[in-house]
Amino acid sequence: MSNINIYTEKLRESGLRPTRQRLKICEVLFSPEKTFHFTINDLTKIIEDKLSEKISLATVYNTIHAFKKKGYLKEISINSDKSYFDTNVTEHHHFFDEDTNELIDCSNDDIDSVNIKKNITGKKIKSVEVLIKVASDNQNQK
Amino acid sequence: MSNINIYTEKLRESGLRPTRQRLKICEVLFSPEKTFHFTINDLTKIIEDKLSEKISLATVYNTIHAFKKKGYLKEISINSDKSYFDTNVTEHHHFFDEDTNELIDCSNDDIDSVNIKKNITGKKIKSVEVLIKVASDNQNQK
DNA sequence: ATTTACATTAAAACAATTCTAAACTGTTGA
DNA sequence: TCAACAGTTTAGAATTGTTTTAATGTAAAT
Repeated sequence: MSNINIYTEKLRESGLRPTRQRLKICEVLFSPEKTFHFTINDLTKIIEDKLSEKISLATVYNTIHAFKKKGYLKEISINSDKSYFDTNVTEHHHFFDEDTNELIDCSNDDIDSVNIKKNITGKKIKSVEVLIKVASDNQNQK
Repeated sequence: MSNINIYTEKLRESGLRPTRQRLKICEVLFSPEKTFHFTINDLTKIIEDKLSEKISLATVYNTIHAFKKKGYLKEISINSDKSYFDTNVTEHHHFFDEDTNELIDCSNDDIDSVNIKKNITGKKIKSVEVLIKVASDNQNQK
């Protein structure tokens, strides 16, 4: 599987050595066709279940943070007890389903691009995130 | 001070009895001219410092959550270790300064209104939040 | 092969938030 | 007015996500 080389390169680019544990993380994150959202807990479970490999939490956190810093992952701004990450690093926005606590990608068909007219003096815009919270019609406002 | 009556009403509307502790919280939240952003920790500090009154954390949390549920406060979607609240409950967006960890209101002059073209079937849009992360020019991407 | 700097790990530390259970207090209705 | 009830306050314990620690292990350069 030549993906290994790609993963090794991604890790090196992120300033990390390609260890067995980190290659497993890469496999879970970057081999699926479709991008997806996950929490650290999700990711750890997937690795343990699908790959029957145990990886310590500290390793998962440090690898994910390095990937985020490098731009191979995005963290979604959502106020929750957990952190949510996205393997889709292209510019896009999200729906957040309050009934299921699920993030759903928002395509260009769903929303017009956001136009920022003025910025804070002396600052550079790092990101623009739109979060659309939705819930069932017959649901109390959270 | 007839504000007491307003606060009492707000509390009743939120399904809470108007106790001494809760009226103090109301005073801090709703008496200032200008709206502001705060964390639970900020709020607790303000109460202890300015009003020399000690209020237990549990009381602060339960009151803030009731106000949020009732719509007297908004929680800002920002992924941080703490939760941020806003006493400005009108529709508006935010800049988040990554250098100082500060939220700044975004006025209508700063951003065009966001137009959502499609929604998730069977769901109702509860809120639309735009978060613009900014940092100094000469800063590493977080 | 040896060395060295970086990694992994389990467990401890930490911080925000929620829960608990006992003491307390608005409120209601006699 | 006052007893009784239901909701409230409180300190501290519990919980949860995340970070740190320090000992052991390993990739890679020499």
